[in-house]
Amino acid sequence: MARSKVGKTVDTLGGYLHEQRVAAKLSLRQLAEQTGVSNPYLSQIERGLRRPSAEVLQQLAKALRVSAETLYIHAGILRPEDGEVRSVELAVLADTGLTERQKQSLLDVYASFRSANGAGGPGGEPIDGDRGQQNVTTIQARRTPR
Amino acid sequence: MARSKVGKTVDTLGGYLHEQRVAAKLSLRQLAEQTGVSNPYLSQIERGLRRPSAEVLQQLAKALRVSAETLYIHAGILRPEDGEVRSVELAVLADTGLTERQKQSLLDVYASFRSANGAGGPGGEPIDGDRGQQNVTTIQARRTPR
DNA sequence: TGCGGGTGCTAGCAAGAGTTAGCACGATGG
DNA sequence: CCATCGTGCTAACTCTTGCTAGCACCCGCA
Repeated sequence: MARSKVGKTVDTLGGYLHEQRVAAKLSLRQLAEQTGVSNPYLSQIERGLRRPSAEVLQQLAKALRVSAETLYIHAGILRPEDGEVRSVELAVLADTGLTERQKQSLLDVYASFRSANGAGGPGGEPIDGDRGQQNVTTIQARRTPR
Repeated sequence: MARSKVGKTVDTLGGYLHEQRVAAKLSLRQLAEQTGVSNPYLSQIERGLRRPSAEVLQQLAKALRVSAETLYIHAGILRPEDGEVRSVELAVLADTGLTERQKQSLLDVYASFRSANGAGGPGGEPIDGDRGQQNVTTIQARRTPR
């Protein structure tokens, strides 16, 4: 997103990653090896000089044995509560016993059911609506000059 | 990783996003406005020419009313089973936005899909590999190119 | 018919993500 | 004492993200 300059979030992410790494008794190079990321880059991430991409975070999560969601949250990419309620969509997408086309139709049916119900319920729902305002702290980047 | 040459995954993400956008009856510029992302960039994303960052995905998810995780999965950034194994049945049953009858029919469809496939394992399989050629249906066919 | 506004798209630039090479320091141990 | 290995870090580069400008097309309206 737009040259967003966050700052804090990155720091804390770096700190968190550093903690996890030393806790796992890994050197930068070892972790680099496991994640497939270069060690100088990891170093920069830990010191908050760089914002790792989602892929890198994903690898880091795997190597450090923490959940990817956790890292995303630390990175400010994901808001905490989003994690809990998500739902049928994910389960369907995750299901390897279905073809993509089947998934799609299943989700279509699902969506139509929900909208037919007036879709008020907390169950899952187009998550978010606009709950986005609060706590935007991290993601930010509104600024639209135009 | 890094310099990863994904490709396929990106395509399908673009297709999915395009679907969602037209389904929401939004133009590129409207969506751009809502997400804070430029419209040319959105265009490129939809056509699979660019891989949006997690932040952008996040904004897109918000504007299109789909869960961020869902997009991550489509983008191939997050692979579903990395978390817990989520079962479709459980998710459906837990969904308070559906009536019991709807749940039942949804699960019927689900079951028939799976058995039609000879459905191998329950919910866990390497996924990864082929998630590629799903229904690309809609995408093409708008105006004449150039 | 020509103008304004809507659509999506291309071109080209700026900044950032992530790379390889290589440095400085501290432990080893020959 | 010097060689070597391991640690984290800097420097300089490349490729990608995401931007602004601006084009080509289609429509409605005067």
